[in-house]
Amino acid sequence: MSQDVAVATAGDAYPDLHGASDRAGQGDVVARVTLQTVADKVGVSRMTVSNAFSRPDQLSAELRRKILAAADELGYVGPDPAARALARGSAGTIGVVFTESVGEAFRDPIAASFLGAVATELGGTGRGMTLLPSTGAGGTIPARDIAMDGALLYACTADSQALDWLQRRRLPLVFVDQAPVEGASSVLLDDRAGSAEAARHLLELGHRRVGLLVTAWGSLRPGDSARIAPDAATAGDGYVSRERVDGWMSELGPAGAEVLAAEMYDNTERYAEPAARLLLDRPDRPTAILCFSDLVAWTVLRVARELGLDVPGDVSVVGYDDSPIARSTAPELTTVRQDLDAKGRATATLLDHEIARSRGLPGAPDGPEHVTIPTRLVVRGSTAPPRG
Amino acid sequence: MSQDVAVATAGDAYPDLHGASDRAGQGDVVARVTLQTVADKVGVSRMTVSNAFSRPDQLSAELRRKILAAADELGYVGPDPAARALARGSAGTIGVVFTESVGEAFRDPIAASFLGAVATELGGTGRGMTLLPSTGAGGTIPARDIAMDGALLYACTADSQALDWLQRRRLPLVFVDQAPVEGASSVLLDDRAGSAEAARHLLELGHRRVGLLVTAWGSLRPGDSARIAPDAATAGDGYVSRERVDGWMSELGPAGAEVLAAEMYDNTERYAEPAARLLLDRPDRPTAILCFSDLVAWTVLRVARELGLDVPGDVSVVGYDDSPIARSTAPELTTVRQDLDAKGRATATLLDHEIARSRGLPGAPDGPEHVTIPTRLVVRGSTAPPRG
DNA sequence: GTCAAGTTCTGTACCGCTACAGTATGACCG
DNA sequence: CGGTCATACTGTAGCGGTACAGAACTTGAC
Repeated sequence: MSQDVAVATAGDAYPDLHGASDRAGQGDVVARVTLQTVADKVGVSRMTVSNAFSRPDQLSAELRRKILAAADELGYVGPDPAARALARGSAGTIGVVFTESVGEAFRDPIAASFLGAVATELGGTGRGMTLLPSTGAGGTIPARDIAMDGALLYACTADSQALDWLQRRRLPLVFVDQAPVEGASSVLLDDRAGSAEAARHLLELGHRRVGLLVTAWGSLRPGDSARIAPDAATAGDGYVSRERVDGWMSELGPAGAEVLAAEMYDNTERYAEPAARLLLDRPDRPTAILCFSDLVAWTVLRVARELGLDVPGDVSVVGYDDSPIARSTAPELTTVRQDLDAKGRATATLLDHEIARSRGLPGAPDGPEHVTIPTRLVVRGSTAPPRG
Repeated sequence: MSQDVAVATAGDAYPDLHGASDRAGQGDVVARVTLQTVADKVGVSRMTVSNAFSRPDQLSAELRRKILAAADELGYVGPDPAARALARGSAGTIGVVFTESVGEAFRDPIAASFLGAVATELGGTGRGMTLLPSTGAGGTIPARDIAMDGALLYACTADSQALDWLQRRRLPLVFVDQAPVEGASSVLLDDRAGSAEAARHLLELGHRRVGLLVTAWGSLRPGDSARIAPDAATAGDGYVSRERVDGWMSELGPAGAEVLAAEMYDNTERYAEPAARLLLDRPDRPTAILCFSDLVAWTVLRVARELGLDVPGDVSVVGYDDSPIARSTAPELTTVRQDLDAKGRATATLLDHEIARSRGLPGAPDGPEHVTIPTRLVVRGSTAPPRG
């Protein structure tokens, strides 16, 4: 690493209050303060101290004040979360699993925003959100080894090892943007409707030769170059891709449009660029392109400019998601909007329900729930009737 | 919420293997399978079963196979993470705290990418990353109530309540992009150097009237409108803002440049736009503007276009971070690059060290470490000599 | 004055696992 | 054949809490 490293003050982070350095080495641990320590000091039972922290209504205000004061004096912070998690059977966090490396998810603004929305919503119940790396080193498998109250699976492939463990643990699960699994709740975008609307929009403008640009995680590998799908109707791989292609084709097919689909590994610029070129740099170039995401559409815009093509004059482009970049391009993108906040809210709510259900709490729904988030086509400047 | 909700199959997610429904209600819990259950079935001690899972070298391969088979048959998934966390004194996750709501952090591509980098790196050690909502409902305070092995604080204000709890818990801490705290490790960007380089670049191009556009979380409140700082040299609030302003001024000041600074609440478009207007829409408009982030610079570009100003002809613009949007604008942004992967790597490493240190592990550094991530000016199309 | 119904505090029994210090057994050795 | 050493397994004692069922003492009603 090209970093300047400087080791500073070697002192302890906290003053050693009692100078209790029993051993010569560093990292001394001051004898742990527990409920019992506090109880002994005040002269009450351990249970009473526990109540002072966790159930204030179970003791007199006065005694509670005394206990809290003693605790403070001893440097007792509060019940140990790990011990409490064991005793109460609740960890206070929700796990999150992605197919791709967790790192990638943050690069996709849509995935990131969604996560943010979920985290915010989860915060309302005081729960944290634990991102589970798919690959744990040293034999540890986070999905198996980390304590949590439930988990949400986002755009995972069905064969995910993590999913397998979570299911075995019988954790309350919610699936987002992926094929729902029997017995678990799910939150899905109305991809088909959104795609259909987008395709209809192009047809209404008069387009009859349309290109599709989709991801195919399942069948392509990282490093694989883009390719034209043998049959547009079956192009794409992964739940969302398939749904979107189906939605597009539900309109394009019956209308007898000529459809050409390019597949790429994922929707990052790196893979999208050659795929875009595959569609744009050919004699029978489509007059319009439907993209898997705004990120892809943005790349198409760039490639088009490089090839000297005018958007929307020579080619119309439709994105997906209505992410911030949709309005940062010139022309601004026609795209399918999804409400990420609603999606996050729904996810958190269903997770809550699943947890309540798994604990047999009253008022919990007695079966899995399925929420569909509506989509809406937003028409901006990147689409127009085909030239001529 | 405008969502279609449909409750589907009300059956159980998992078949009730033993039909052990002791109560009439739903959510029955099949008697828990623990190490003891497995031990009884195989006829060995509980400890041996524990070893079969956690320390394979402690028993014969044969017995281990038998135990694992029995466990599988009983549906035992593996040691309960919560119990293990208590017994081992390690939770397997790292907490993450943001000043702003967790949700916001994901909207900032830089923050998101950084988090992603950390998560990836953490994954290498099999640890998860738990996002701690600052405000817990129902009296729970995540920073106090969630089990974790350490935490990283990212761009927090020093008075953060969460920080306070984490410190009291004496958790291993690493501070990122914020004022380092006595005794804890930190990862910082070399903001001063980057800013200075950017300012120098403008001076070399011949600019003598420069605008600054910075955030001021501390002194401004959400909703507050942007303002011109009384004194450019003291503009901005928050560690990073201050560092960047200092860096810029370290060059602009001595050069005798005329500096005008606008302050805004945060660097989202909403707050950046009026701030940009404050600088651009005035008679003595600066010939160049140094921005707190690429997001802000991007907004400046937009406002400039709206005002009919040419970039870089009428005004030069410099961003910060070299986020993806820096190359999506026209012209592409001159900006200060930071290596987010290196930052994430460094953070994970220091966290590791802090944890090792707090446990008195051999080989752990005996004091806090401080890493500075280098910055580098990347010159693109948004800067040029002033007109005339 | 008695009894039911609070309060307030305590005791016991776990929650499920791991660390560590044994014990037993057999191999190897001189 | 006794002694040393591995190897394989077990027992005990926690880790630091919480749930729940009392116990002791008030209080208030009739």
